[in-house]
Amino acid sequence: MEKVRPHTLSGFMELLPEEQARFDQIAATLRRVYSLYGFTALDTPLIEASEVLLAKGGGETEKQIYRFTKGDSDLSLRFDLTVPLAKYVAMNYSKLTFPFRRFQIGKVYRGERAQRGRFREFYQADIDVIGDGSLSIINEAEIPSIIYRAFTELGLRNFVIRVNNRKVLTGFYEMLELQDRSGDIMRTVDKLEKIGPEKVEALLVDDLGIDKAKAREILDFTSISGSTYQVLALLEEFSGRNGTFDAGLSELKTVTKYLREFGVPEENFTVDLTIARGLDYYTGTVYETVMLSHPEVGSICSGGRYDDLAGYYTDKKLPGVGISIGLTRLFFVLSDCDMLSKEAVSPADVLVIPMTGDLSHAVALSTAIRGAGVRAQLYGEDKKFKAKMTYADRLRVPYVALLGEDEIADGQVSIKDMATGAQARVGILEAPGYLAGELAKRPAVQPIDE
RNA sequence: GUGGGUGUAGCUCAGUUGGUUAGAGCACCGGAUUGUGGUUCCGGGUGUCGUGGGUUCGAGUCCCAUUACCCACCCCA
Repeated sequence: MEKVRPHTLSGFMELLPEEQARFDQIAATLRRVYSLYGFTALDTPLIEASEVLLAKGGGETEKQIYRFTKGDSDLSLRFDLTVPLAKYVAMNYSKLTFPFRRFQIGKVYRGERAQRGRFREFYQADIDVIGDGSLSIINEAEIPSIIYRAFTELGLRNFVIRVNNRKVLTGFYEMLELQDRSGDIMRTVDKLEKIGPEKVEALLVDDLGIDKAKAREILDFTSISGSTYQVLALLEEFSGRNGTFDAGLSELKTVTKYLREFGVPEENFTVDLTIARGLDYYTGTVYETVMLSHPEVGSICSGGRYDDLAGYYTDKKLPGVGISIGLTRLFFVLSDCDMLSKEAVSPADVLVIPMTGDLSHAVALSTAIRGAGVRAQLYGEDKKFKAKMTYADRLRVPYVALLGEDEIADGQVSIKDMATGAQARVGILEAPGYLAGELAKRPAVQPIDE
């Protein structure tokens, strides 16, 4: 019979069991950290009505969204987790308690061409805080501090959370009377790091038709860099000329101040005037996080403040701030540069290997071992002994419990430590406690690092 | 959507100016060893050379088309 070639679509990631276990460890760490800050878990549908997801209309979303019809329904796969959140909050407004803090780890879909570190199906791990009518700026500092903590707990050190404020940028462009072009300009300036100032200037002048003098000013402005104190001091020189700018600068000062107080070290955050990306619903503070050792992969975490995201669904004013870790991309980078934990992962702590035809003793032993909280797997296949041991070895199971005729006759079981090869005969009733004790002695795992 | 590159074994790849039966390493399977894995030794090739067409006495090799993947742009986690 003609066989279908098994294949996975480009841009979709599929992992082997061991990789999947490491991926799940990372996701579990994120869940734990998010919970630690009082965020509640949320799950929303992968598929939504197109009119809901595309309420904003136009732009890249429309071009990249996976959209299809089923019967008369016009459906789409979610493109991020923020828009579904906005819908959810608008819909459940009366039942939620504000400020509403939720985290969500889920797959999202974008129909763009896949590339290194860019996927069509990928996980995002989001946290957002939504206020009712108003939302304190403290959240704009706390959210990135949670990201700092999450990355730190994953063992990462060499990353920087770049912070900017859209009001600072739009205020500046208003000073130059270029406010109508601010979107285009921001996108162009965003390329600074990639293509350099000369090319950016050329693009501004040639493609966007901006005066040479103004293009120069834009470049001078966006190339302001240095320590947070220095950047803020230099920005101060522009204050007093534009209300939006002044508001943005004030926010930037507050956010960086609290970021420090939340314990984020200076080397892990910076004010960067070139970043402005992300969906265009951001209205104030914006973030973008890069790994310094692998900037070419791009941002692994970004987000910001949005004042009116739920505006498409309700008249209620629901301002929010949120951030999204590109979990799949993060995992890809860690995996690609061999930065994943080297800790052996195995699906079980003990493999119970019966060597007699009657499996009753093995069943009882497996159950007893699990009763002691030790992960046990029963190997019940009728294979050669060698094959059973090979199986244990492949699974990287630390212990094997052998139950042969001799052991059963003596009411004992042979426990083999797979790493050392050492083997001990233990009374069958003592085996669960013995295994639990041996496993407890094992050293704790080291964190991954750069 | 635009531009470029690559398709040979499960994986990474070699394959001469076009020449007879397409190779290597790793992986895998079997045995040495039916109560001891990971090491060692012995044995085994598991293939529609992406697909379709063309040129030729002859195509893995040259040409065209197509398709898949990769890279870059756009955009973005």
